[in-house]
Amino acid sequence: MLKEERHRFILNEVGIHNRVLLTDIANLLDVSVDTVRRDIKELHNSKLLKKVHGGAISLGFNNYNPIGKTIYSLEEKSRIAEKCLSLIKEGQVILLSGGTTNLELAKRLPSKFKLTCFTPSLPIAVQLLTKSNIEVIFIGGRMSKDSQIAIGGSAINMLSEIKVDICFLGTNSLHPVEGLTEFDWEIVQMKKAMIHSSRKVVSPCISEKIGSLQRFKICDVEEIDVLITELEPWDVKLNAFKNMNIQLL
Amino acid sequence: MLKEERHRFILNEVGIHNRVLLTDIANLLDVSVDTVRRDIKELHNSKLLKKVHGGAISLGFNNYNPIGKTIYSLEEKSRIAEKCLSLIKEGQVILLSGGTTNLELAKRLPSKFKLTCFTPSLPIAVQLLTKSNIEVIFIGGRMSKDSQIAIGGSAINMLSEIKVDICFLGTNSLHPVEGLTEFDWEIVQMKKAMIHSSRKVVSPCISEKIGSLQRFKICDVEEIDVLITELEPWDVKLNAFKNMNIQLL
DNA sequence: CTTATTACAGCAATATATTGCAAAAATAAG
DNA sequence: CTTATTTTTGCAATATATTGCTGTAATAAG
Repeated sequence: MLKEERHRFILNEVGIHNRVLLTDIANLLDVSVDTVRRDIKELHNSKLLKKVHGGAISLGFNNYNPIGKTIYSLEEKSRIAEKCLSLIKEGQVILLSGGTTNLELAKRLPSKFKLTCFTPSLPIAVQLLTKSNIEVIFIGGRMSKDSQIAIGGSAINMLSEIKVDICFLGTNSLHPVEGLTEFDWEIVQMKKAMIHSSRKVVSPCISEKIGSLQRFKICDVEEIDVLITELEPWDVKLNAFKNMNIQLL
Repeated sequence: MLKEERHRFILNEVGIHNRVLLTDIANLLDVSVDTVRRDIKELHNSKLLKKVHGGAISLGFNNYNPIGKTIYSLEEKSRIAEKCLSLIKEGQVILLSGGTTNLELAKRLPSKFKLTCFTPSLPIAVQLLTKSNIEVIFIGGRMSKDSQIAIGGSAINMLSEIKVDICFLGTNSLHPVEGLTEFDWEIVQMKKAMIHSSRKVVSPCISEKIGSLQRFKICDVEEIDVLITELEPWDVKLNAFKNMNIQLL
């Protein structure tokens, strides 16, 4: 294994988990701890991660994500992202809306997977461009400073011209009766357009968001094909969805 | 076996596996490792792959951080960016093509300045979104992994619908007779569209790029309104442009 | 304080890089 | 076609880099 490969592996791990242990990496790559330590030292000197006692942690964290917001519920987002991955087949065309859960998914898409990804999200596009076999198409438009996604007429226009296999629709509020809702009207318009452009709509949703309600409505629950939470599908919290026409994952 | 054939073989292997070992290639092609090493050195110098200890690795999928991407000529780019700034008036609508010089310009745009900025460049958009008073509109489309800008039909389409006050057109090759040229045909199409969408075209150009020539033509020198280099306007290197209808800055 | 883990420096074995050189191959010139 | 020149290639000698291991120092944790 080339040194450069180890470096990339480590950076990738740090990117996903925000931290790594020397011993874990050494086991995974089947090299000595010293080698990993020296690798991490180099990466530290190149300011690509921060070397700490016992391993390394990510510098980034606050780069693209609104500072402070994260870390909490990162576990859950990871679990959800992993489940999302299982729905994607090589060669498909997918659409990723914004949101941190989808960003986690983007990080985890394997480089060697051949995929076409549409997205209006800047941080997600940045992630995807590091993956060699993924074709990235940015849905352009006026950029929202908060959410870092493109919104407005031209974005919606561009969406109207595509039809993808799966849309992963970041979900902030999911109410069993009222459906999907949003705080921002512009984003509602985007999400409506995304649903319209997709054969299959997947809603990755942290369970704590279930039952919450915002000002504007995106769609009814029934328009979602798959609901993915960090819970097991038989969890009582998901009871409300069990006799609906939705796949729980 | 011809050198060119080996080069193609190596690039192909790197394309498929993202990495190669010197010894593997030497065995497969039945030449000495020295030969392969020299081949890889050449390909490295042509920036077609990255030579590492023991082999070579793909460039494509490493972009975790644009750090290390030539710091050389940053002085000049800064000077140029400062000059560009002087052309921008509050309230204007501007268009920034890709390129590191324009990225420097984007970094320097003052936050309190009210501006509308169009750009097809991912890193530039990321920069601009940190500025509170700048409205950012991303020209979406298929993303080029190399240049990190949107290219192709939908990007050009979106450009066709706008008319901005000033376009800052990153310039890699400026020849007094042959005009502006580019290596990549897709980018040529983008730049043509950008010129067409702008009332005023400014060409920020490191002086060492003056006189160079690439495969595809963007436009004649006369279509540029302002040429900005790091040199003083009376520098002899700019003589060729002095009786043209161009403002030198 | 004590213990367990991790960091670091130095060393040796191995792998890779570099250099100069000569033979072979390709190219240019007559 | 022949000869001279340049480029390419493989080889050998030497230099450098990488890696895992050792023993010892530093650090974290109870």
